[in-house]
Amino acid sequence: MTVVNILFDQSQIFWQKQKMAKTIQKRTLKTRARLIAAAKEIISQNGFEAMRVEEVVLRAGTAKGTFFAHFKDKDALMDLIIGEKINEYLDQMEIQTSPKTSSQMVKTLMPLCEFMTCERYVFDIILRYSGATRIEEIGIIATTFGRQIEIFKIWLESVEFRKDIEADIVAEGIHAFMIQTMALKFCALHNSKSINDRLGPYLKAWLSPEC
Amino acid sequence: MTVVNILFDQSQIFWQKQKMAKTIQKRTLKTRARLIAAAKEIISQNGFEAMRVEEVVLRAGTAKGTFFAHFKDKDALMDLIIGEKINEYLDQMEIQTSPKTSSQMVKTLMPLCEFMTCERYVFDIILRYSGATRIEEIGIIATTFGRQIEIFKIWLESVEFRKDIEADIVAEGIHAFMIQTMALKFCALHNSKSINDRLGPYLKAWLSPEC
DNA sequence: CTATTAAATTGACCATGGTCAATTAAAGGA
DNA sequence: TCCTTTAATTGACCATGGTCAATTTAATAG
Repeated sequence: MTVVNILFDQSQIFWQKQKMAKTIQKRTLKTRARLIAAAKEIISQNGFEAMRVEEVVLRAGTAKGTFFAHFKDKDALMDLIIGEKINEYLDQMEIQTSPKTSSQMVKTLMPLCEFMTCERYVFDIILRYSGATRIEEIGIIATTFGRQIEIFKIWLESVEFRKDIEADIVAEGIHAFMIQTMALKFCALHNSKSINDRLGPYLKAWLSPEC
Repeated sequence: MTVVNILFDQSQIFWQKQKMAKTIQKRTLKTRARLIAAAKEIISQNGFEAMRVEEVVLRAGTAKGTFFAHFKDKDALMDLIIGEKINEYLDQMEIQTSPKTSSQMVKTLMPLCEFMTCERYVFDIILRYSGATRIEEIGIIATTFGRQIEIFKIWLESVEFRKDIEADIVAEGIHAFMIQTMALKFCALHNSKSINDRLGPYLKAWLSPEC
């Protein structure tokens, strides 16, 4: 009530934003943690695709409605869990020394690519969440993509690569080829080549064109 | 029965394929046509996302089960309708003269890109179906992607572009940048640039690098 | 024309994600 | 300690895609 009254004369938009600032009870955090833990448990046992909201709330000992009070929908929780995992891979990438060649780059990217394509379902979620249509919808996965671009830009600083275009474009291109390569992994018509054999030539051609 | 008996001693795999060869009644085609027409009607009135199986079978005058006897699932029908539309755009692209510059190329690609991103839902379906995991699952959209690559390769024949890598790779790259550009159109963080302003620089950098 | 066989259709039923009015529990002031 | 307010939870209920045993209809052999 206090928060509400203090802000009541502010603009509607500001007020909308501040609604988030309502006091959060301790049990909320516990409930949320239980839900996430239950989901992760299911995933570790049966994979991402096998996760069912019914099963999550059963294991967490809550009602179904509680799940949706904590997460907008099932996929929002997937975004959280997958995004967290992606961030772990990015952490690993950051503490390694920057790759100096395109094939080193592929090697460094490999663990992340492997995870992103560990299940068709996971890759679909990643694609869907990599760009959120509205700012409010931006989730963890969307932010990891921005982070990837930043990491690529740092790599590019310490290596000889094409200078005819700005680093942002180069970094975005690396990303585009990563996606393309992973998509083809699932493609029955084109999955004969490994990620390594495909991404390598792409990156070489993109980063060090020999015209 | 005739077909079945004749082939009964063949290998299991061959037999599986030949199951498709069962005699098809005329009414089947009519029913199928009614279902597709009903779906297209809904789509033209309310968009792709608004299509409901219940509504389709209601308009087509069939039972729900009939729908799934004709299409593996709802998305298989979407694949059909969207894929058909993509092919129309590819037809248009083929009868035009090949673009000679990257900006001409963007202009030629624009109508297709606009359609593919006319709805978030449509783009999601296209991404999901662009690579089918199993050969049996390959649908129209998956084949249109192969067709796109072929068209790109023809374009590349009649124009000065980098020769340091094979045409297949170049064509696949065009495709990768198309996807990247369209994905960013839906991204709240990066949708300020138009498709034209983004795809142009990508293609220029990819097709005519100035090292 | 009838019987037989297989194709096509049906609709009751299920699986699962998601909603919301009603209820319960926590937090803070008097 | 009690009261008020609001946060949190609940579970019956809904929406929609999808299944399948039972039934109807078409095709064809005799």
